[in-house]
Amino acid sequence: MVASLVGDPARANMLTALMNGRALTASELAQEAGITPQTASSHLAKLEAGGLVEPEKQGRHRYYRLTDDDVAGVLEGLAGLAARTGHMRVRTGPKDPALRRARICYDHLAGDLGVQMLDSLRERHLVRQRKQEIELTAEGERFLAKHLQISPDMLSHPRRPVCKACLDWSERRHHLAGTLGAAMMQRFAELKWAARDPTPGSRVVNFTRTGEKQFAALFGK
Amino acid sequence: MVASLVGDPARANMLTALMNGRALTASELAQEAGITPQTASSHLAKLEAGGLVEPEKQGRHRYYRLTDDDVAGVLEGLAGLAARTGHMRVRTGPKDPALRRARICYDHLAGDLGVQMLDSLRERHLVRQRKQEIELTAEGERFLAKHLQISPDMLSHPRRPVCKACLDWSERRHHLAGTLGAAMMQRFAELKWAARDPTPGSRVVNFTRTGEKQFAALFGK
DNA sequence: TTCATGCTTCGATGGTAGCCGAAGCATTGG
DNA sequence: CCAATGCTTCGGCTACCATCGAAGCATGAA
Repeated sequence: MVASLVGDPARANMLTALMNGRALTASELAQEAGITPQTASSHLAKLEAGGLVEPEKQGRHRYYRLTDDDVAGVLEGLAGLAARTGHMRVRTGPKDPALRRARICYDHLAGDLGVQMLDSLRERHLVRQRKQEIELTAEGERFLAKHLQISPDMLSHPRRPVCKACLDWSERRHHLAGTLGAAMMQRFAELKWAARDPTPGSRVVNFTRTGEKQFAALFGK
Repeated sequence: MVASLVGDPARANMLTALMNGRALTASELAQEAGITPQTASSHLAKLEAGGLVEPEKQGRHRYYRLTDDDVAGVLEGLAGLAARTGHMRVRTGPKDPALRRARICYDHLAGDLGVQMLDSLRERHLVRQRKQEIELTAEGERFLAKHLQISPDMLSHPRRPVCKACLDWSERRHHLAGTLGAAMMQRFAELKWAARDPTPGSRVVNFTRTGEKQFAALFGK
């Protein structure tokens, strides 16, 4: 039955991550759901059998996307019912406040600060976002070069987009992914504004005091 | 989470039994689901907590009904997905012939007549459908103004689309949703072509004799 | 009051399914 | 070739939850 597929928290998180219409790899989905790749593989097989997602092989990756808009529509309907009764999903994002504030999503910044950063970029017309597509403006290129020493040619990649909207796990809004998102996160680390938590496997990103200030100066509200 | 509530087979059977809009007692639902009253009681408590059903005490009986048409609509959507992949439960769609012919889905017309209507609109180029997206043509606007006194400005809504394809529970094909679908259903009622069945909670839509004729004249094959 | 009916609560049980470690394929890159 | 990466399969463990028997309330009838 379809409903039981959506009913499991891990699968629900995967489906939510796919709600922006983009395809994600199995391991990305595993990370989103907070489970190991083995478990994710099992879940994805079930979702595929149930017709909720469709796989697409590409090299050694397996991209998954929602089958079509009907699936997305039903998921929205369910979310609507859940919101109405206050019975939001069981596992809505991480509990840990540090994780909610700033964490690594694949290789870029996520959490409250990640969402805030994209908000700021958009508001100041450094990027242009239409639906899920994000484009760097000329102004944006100048901004990156000036403040973060990031040039456009560092960002080109055969298969990966420069900008990409990534649905934030805890905030349920977009943050910036793509090669630009990764480059910015890397730059933050190089500038010693922030660093991944040394705990093995932790996704928390700790900002230094000066890093916090600089970040706020560039992307603050 | 709502989906996990619907996911359990016993609860799904109960909800299916309630899909015709009538209220059933706890023991009737237990029998429908093939479980003992104790188990049913536990399930019904959960469904009530999840906002899917509402109880009504009457003597020593406890009648349960679906909370509202939104719930029914989401269940239809799930059933539609399930039907599509062949992962159907017991029977496809409602048993009641009246319900199969014409019923309310959220706020628009569903069932045989609903599907027939969208078929007709598409065939006569009054709407243009590409995948799940439906668009009203200029011809279509003239048609609506002339025959149903519906003007485009009545249909605009900040967040809801004018036209939308909704997967039909019993027919497994699309019918027309969106503000236009709602407006048309409302107009049918105002013109006394059709009315929702007076039985409390029933989702059946009864067409009058003249309504049937007029509908057939506009949307007949 | 006493009994019968309808439903709920409690406690114990069992089956199912999610989960991860380890190992096995497949693809890419050197 | 070999090594690394991404994903899957297998096996065993564990936790959850649906299920039912028994007992407890409530309502209505005699």
